[in-house]
Amino acid sequence: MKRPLVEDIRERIDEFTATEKKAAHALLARYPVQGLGTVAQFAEAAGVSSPTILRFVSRLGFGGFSEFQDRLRLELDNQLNSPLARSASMDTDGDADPHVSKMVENIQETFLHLPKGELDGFIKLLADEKRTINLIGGRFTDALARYTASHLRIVRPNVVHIAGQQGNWLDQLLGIGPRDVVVVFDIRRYQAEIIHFSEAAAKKGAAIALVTDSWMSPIGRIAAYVLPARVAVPSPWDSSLALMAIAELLITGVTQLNPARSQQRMLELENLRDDHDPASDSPRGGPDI
Amino acid sequence: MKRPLVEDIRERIDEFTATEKKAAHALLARYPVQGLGTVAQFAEAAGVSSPTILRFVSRLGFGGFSEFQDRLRLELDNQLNSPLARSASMDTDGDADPHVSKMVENIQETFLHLPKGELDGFIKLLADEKRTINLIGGRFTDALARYTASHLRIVRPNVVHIAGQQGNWLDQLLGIGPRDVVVVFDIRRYQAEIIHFSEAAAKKGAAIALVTDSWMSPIGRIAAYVLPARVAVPSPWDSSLALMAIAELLITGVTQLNPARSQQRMLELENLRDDHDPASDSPRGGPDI
DNA sequence: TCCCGATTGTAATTTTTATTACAGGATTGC
DNA sequence: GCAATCCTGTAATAAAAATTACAATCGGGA
Repeated sequence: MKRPLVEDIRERIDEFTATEKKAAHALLARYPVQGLGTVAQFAEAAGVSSPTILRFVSRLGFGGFSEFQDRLRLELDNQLNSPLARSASMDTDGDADPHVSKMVENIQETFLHLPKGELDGFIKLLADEKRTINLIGGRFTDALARYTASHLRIVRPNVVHIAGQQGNWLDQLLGIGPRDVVVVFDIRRYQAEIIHFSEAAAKKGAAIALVTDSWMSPIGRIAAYVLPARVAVPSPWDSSLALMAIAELLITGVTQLNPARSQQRMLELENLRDDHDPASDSPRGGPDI
Repeated sequence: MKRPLVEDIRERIDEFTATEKKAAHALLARYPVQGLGTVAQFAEAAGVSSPTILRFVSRLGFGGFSEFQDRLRLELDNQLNSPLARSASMDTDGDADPHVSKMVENIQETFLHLPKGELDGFIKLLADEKRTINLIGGRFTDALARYTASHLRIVRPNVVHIAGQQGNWLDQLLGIGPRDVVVVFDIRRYQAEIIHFSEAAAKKGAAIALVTDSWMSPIGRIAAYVLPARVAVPSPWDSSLALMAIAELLITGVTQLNPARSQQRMLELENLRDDHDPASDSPRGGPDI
């Protein structure tokens, strides 16, 4: 089923009758395009009659010609869309936006230099149910904190996104202790408030896990785990894309570290959702904080 | 005639009607395989009716659907049998995390298929100071709305992130009219609330601009601009990374469409910031809503 | 050489598919 | 706010395609 059809044909070529072999060769000579036209075209190209083509595809195990074509299209789709067969058609899109290529480069570079142990430790920390996860971010990166929180909240309990007015932060700080984890998203310029919060949390015994733009964030000194990402793009702004890539990897990591729990929680949530009138449903993942 | 059909389509995308664009995008997203099946399959994938597909290929200059398919097959044949097609798949990853390579691939694919005109129009819309920009997102994508808002808010006035309790949305809806733009981040499953909000806003005359995971979001029907992104990754979750890449491109685009204004506003904000005690600074870009 | 089974093409049949006519609906311009 | 125009989908129609039945043909073994 998964094996390319070409191999199958090559291998079984001797099972075919003489005219069927002609069909096979015609197909192989112009694979897979030859099979994507009509039966008549195929037949003509192979120098045989239509029924022979039909018998050929039937012998290959297909229930009909269109079934055979579906298979060809599927293979073609996979081939064209996955293994960067792009370089062949690179001539067309050689004018890729420099901003886009920089973003891609950033992500690749980021993960090239990302210490695997650091990432795994980070994930384990986040997956520990006995701990409370607090997420906080800066002016722009707060969105990442929220994004991460909205996922983590689904696969595990005790996830808190620290957002809104600064006054609230202090309230949160009160409850933070050695069983807490504070995940900080912080890029330059490192905001004083975030630094203060992190330092205070660290002082109360919380584990700090930092996702940042370099090793220079002052929070790095007190963090148990640091994941640095590239942020430079040809723009007045920094790009948080690589940070988000890290966030998604964390989310997936935590989800898959305990698939059973994750799945069960996702299911339960699903049911809860269905029990409610969809329109009057609680808005998007519950209240912040 | 010798030029790849893809280019032709990309370039002439604006000549097409709304549903024809859907067809074009469906084709580009799965080029050329999408065009090699039956009209009905194509229509279904694009979410339009068969005659629309026929009109689409007719507008491209073909005398009929099979003529169109002949062309696709011809191109495909040339492409697959060219010597260039063999030297693929070396440039990137290698032993990288499959999740990471898929994310990178998603971004590349997303921008490969992103219609330039659509993007430019989107940016112009966002840069228009006379309009109010409202941003809204779903359970997970709300973070992107926030992220975009926090940047746009700096380079231009009248940026509103519609967040929080659903009740607030309605309040926002009251003020929305023909001078408003509603930017919607929406991936499956398309939340009913978001759809309702968008429809209501559209009914009041607002221009809808959509960033989504495919052309299937129901909001696509009423949107003036649609930017689709790839979201599939080897994870139980969808990846919003490509959506964010789009968001960053939008942000940069708007910023650079009027560099003088942007710079001045950034400067002014800087000064405001400095005038305050950094610690008691207003928290992160002011209140939402 | 003749016979029998397998193979192949012709032509009829049936199913699928493209195409077209038309009417409801949306949109644009006045 | 109205009319005219342009889109768009439904449903009927025409065209083309796949499929099947069957007869002609071929090839090897008595």
